[in-house]
Amino acid sequence: MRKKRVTIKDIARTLGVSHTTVSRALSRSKSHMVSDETRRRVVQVAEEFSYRPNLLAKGFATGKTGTLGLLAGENYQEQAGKQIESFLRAADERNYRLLVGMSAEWGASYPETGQAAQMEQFISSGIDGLLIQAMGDEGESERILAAVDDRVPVVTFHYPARGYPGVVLDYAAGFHQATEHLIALGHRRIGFLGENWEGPGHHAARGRGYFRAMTEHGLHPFRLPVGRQQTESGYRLSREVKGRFTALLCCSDYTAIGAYRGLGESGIRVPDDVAIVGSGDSDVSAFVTPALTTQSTPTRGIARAAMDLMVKLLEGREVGCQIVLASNLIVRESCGSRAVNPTRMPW
Amino acid sequence: MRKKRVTIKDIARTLGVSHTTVSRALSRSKSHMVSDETRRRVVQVAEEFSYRPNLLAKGFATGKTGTLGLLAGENYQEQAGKQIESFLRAADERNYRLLVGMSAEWGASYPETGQAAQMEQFISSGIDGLLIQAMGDEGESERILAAVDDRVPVVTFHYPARGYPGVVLDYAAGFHQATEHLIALGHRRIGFLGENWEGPGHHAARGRGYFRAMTEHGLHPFRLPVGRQQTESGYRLSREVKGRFTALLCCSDYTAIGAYRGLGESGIRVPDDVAIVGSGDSDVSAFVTPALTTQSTPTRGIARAAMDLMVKLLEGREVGCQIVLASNLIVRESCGSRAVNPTRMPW
DNA sequence: TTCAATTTTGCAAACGTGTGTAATAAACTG
DNA sequence: CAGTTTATTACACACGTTTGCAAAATTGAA
Repeated sequence: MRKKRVTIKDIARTLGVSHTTVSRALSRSKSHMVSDETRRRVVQVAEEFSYRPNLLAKGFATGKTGTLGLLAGENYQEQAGKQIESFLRAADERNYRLLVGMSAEWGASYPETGQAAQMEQFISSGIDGLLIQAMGDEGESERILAAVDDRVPVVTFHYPARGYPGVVLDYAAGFHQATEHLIALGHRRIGFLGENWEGPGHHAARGRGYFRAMTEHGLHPFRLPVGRQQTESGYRLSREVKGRFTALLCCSDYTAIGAYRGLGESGIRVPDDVAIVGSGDSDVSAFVTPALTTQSTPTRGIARAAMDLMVKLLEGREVGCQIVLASNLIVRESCGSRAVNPTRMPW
Repeated sequence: MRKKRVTIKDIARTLGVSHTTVSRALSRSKSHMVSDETRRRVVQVAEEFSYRPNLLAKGFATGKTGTLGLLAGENYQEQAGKQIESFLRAADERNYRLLVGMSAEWGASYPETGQAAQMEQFISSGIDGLLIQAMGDEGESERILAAVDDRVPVVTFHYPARGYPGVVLDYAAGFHQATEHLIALGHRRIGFLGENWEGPGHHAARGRGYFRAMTEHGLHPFRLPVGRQQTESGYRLSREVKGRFTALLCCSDYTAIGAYRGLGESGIRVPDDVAIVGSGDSDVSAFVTPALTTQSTPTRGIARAAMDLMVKLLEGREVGCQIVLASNLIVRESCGSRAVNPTRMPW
């Protein structure tokens, strides 16, 4: 048999005052005052009874629960954990709780039970706001709108969703910089392991940065399409590299580590034969051999900025903006310091 | 201006029935019936108005919210994300939502704002149960008891907490097996990178398995103490290996990868000069070079088993048991196939 | 047709907290 | 001291849902 909880009425009864007074004493409300003496006694008894406010009832009464919904994208994979952790921290610092969900992908595979269903559930559970990892998908804004139906404020992160405030990382600029870095080192045949740059999503944004840098220098861009298992994708695709590329840009550190392995098995050395750039600055990237040059992904910064936006929104201030965070290239060893045999292009 | 939500009263009004009837029509309650005709009309209008039940009010009325609290341990670091993801999936499958927290460590560093405070907040928020990643700390059960105060059912995972049902991984057996593996390969000077085996926690459990295997074979166990930054710890400690050990057991894959790097910088080859075993079977472990032999950690299985326990508890069935999951050794390349120079011990 | 049994519906209270309005008590003002 | 302001407290209702109990409607049987 579980314990019955202590309520403000219990406190009121023992003190011979109304529960209203207890409520006001404990919530230091502005409009109505409580004498210091009364407050003192209330606080003392509350302590004594180890009273804990029923946040459910409080939320029910006020319409504010102090809980936010976080929908992380499962396709972000290894990084999702880091991102969730960052949000948990940022939320905790601002005294919010987080109802977390990993959305199945939008679209075909889980049409019903996907992100929309999660949003419904979260909103019904009484969240004050919704943090969504947008994918930059076609029509995503409309789907969010349909599901949220303007019932709670929304902040997106990682990718913009039209009409919603959000925190985005400038993946395009980051990969433009990374590509420039490789070109400056003398590389000409640079391959991109990632999503189609004409498509949506942050992977594609990386691709566009690469594409732009390549074409600006009169170089021919070429893409090797990664799959959902990123490490394994890098491993698999590395077989197609021999003789075609002297440098690879990978959409994640894990893809890069997969490529390390595959290239090693083919006797291709990194960075001597092929230079590699990753993305995400994961914990191991500095410790693999050679240490990985990678595009940083400030998960903490994203979480903090998104939470700040959300807090503003909850305070009633309208924020129509997208905050763009810069992404730096962290140069380590995997690109060496000079280029390798820039022989003829294979096409 | 946000939308006003549709309630059962709105539906009742348009249909000219009482809200009680609407409630019963929608929740198919057993004791009171509703005519098929009425239910049909209620459901239709509910659809039309796109009615969504206020789970907050429902939880307030019934005392059950369908939300569980998950407290993951931050010291588990890189694996925490994987474990949280597994729980999100398992909870979703059973139609529960998850309020997630990353606990600061028990004890000194965050005495007030730590796990206990999180528990309080979660319980106040109206969770039906609490999933706690126990650390196996001294006096942990008492602290949990003090914070939870028997208000909600508790299930622990990763490590047992006395008096609570839980799902534990047999780290000791896993590391016993790993040590035996190394001994069978001819290794005698085997070092352990982890927590003190006399202490609490899952790291220490690994140590005990190692300790037992070593002493059973008349070998001298020796420990190199890891810190919080696991990859960096492995890197740092690898400097102390030269000439002392021919094999290393690491408390995590990341420690192992850090050691790879450090050993490589000292010109020590894996597995030719030193064999290495990791723990966790992280996504990259199969792709580093040499591919890491590691103790598997079935995060999915842990989450599923813990959720099953919780569901049983919520159905009122008493479950006093600890479920012990086995941990297998995944043999890859990092131990080679034979031992190396088993020369004299340095002590 | 009439009474009993059964099915269907409504009323009212409950869950714990916050808050507007009114009432009381206290403290000034002249 | 009467009148006015101000500080403190209480009453009552709201929030959306479930649920025990009673009332009403329907059905079945004699």
